[in-house]
Amino acid sequence: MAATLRDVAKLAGVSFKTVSNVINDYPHVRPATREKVERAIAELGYKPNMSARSLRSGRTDTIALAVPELNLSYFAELAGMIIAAAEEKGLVTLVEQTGGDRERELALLHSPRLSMTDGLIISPLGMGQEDTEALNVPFPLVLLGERTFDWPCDHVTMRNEDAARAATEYLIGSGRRRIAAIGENEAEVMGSARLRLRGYREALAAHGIEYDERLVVRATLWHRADGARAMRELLERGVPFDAVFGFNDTMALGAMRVLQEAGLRVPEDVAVLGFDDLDEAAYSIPSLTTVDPGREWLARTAVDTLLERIGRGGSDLPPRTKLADFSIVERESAPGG
Amino acid sequence: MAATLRDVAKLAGVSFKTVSNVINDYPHVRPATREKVERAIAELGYKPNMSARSLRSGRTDTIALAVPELNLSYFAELAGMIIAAAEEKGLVTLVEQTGGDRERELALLHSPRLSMTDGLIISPLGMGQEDTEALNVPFPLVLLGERTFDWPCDHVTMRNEDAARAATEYLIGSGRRRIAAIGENEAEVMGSARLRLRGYREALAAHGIEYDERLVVRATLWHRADGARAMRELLERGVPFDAVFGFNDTMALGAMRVLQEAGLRVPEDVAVLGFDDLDEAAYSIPSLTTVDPGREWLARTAVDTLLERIGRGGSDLPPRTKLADFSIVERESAPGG
DNA sequence: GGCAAATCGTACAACGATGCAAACCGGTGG
DNA sequence: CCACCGGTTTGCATCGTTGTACGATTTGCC
Repeated sequence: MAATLRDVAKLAGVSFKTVSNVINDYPHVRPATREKVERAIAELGYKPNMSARSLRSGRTDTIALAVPELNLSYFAELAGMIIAAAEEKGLVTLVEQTGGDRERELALLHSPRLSMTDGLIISPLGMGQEDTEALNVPFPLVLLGERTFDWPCDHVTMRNEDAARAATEYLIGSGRRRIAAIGENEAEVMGSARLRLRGYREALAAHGIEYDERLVVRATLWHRADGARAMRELLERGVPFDAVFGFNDTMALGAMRVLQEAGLRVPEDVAVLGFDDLDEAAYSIPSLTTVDPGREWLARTAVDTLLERIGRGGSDLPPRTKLADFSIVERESAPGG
Repeated sequence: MAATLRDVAKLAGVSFKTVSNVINDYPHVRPATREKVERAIAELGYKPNMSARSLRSGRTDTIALAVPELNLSYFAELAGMIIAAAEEKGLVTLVEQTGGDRERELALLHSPRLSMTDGLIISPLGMGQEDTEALNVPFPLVLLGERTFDWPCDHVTMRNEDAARAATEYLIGSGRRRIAAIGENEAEVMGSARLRLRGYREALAAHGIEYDERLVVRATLWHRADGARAMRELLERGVPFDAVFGFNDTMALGAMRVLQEAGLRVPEDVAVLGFDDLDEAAYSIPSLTTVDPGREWLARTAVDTLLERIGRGGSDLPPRTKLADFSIVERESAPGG
């Protein structure tokens, strides 16, 4: 069996409480004692039992992260950033995949598993306004993501609407007028689909371009195949267009492939613009102009916000909403105007 | 504060151990009692304290997974599969990123954090044969990945050499004779780079094609940019070639992009074949022919193997090596012969 | 109705750590 | 010479749960 405090204490010739004091950097320990204890720790290869420590102290130094799926590049990269940010703060991260499924998201919020963690960062997809009550949980919770409900907990999010408006204006600024949008999804009442669509419409309106719903294609899952399918549908409609705004990079890349298969040149015939700034966007052919929603900032801020909640007095803080800054990353698929 | 066993017991009018018995499906509990207790549990929203349970029972129902980085698609997809496989078995997964760094891999093996888990699945990149001793750890450990050292612990891996040979033979079978290889890395003594190179050479030899080292390009990180850089280098060398075998999909995709930029047609002028079968490979232009190394099987088997170790008697099992079956996924970038 | 056997519930002791408060220690000041 | 002091160390209770051992109760059966 692994060594315990008592084993170390016996070897060092002190009480086990003194060993505990050394480990926890209790200030009043004589240097000689400390050294003696540390030698014993090294000799036995002692490692504190985290379960016992958690039970007693109430802290686990572990956070939970719930994302839809890791094989969606956006969430994989986001998860990587969050795990790294957490690690910098001395936390480890437990990862759950919800599949974007409302039931599983709700179940997670009530999972006894969370008592092994100090808090949860969740990027919900399936939950809606009707689930507000479920967010009233007795542990630190940070919502991460694209929605802007009036929810009773901390919320770190991106400027979906502003960014989508800016992206559309970027396309308009480069001379495009018939701009298609891929990814609309009326089922998501206030999700990013709705918000990005709204930004898109605002930009059109601001420039006196009439909204044409034949240029808007629905896509629920936002996988690459959905982008491809949407583009095929768009081409079949026979409505002319000179630009495509994909509501995420993955769909934009799928759409771009179909465009090229159809013999259309990007960006000469059709400009393509995405959203997310995945690693991949820099390496497609042509490379993808996209919106960087500030993911690195989102990741760090989500962790910091959760830590504020975890710390003393954290539960007294009012719910906060933090917004990331975005930027448009110009690449080949949609050169600036 | 959250409710405890005692609170439930008080409400249900039984002793707290009886509540524990109900929760743990202890057989001898009268249905009436059970129901009474369950009602109390529901009313209080009681959830067992996992730290206390772990401390007492010694099991955490948590495993740790260490991969280099989640923003490498290969590892993101693999991690997603492992987390899903673990969840099916009732385990949650703690994810660590090592960056492929030897020091961090070794540090992880000694981390006190692991006492919060029942075992570790690690996909090592930086460690080498000289670190065998470090793998002699007092907890269940499964090595996942591409190396085939003679290591003293369970090892779930793929047929790197066979698969690379088969991939090369596939290209030869389709009529290619001057086949370039991207991803060689002599620093990795027995890593997948070396093994895949070996398989490549065996296939050439078996078909009487002379090995030409000018067709082999080095790449250490296997990112997309490395594939692109390698392809530029290859083109600069001016040595003719009619096929490229990328040692992973990401590099193959980067290389394919450079080929196309240079005006070469894929697959007419140059066939491209990758390794990994990432989701992405199905959606590139052209779609990428690649080796499926059996990742789904690897993920499930890694979890199952770890569970066998965790279970009773697990520490008596001898070290085992399990090999996944591979297959070649034919797509557009390299049609069959 | 009575006795043994099955069943059900309870008390107590861990698991390994931390928080609190009390005990110890040598040195100082009165 | 003793009370007192800061710094240092220790003992004890405790976190919430499960395992063991054992009483208590019901049940089955003659």
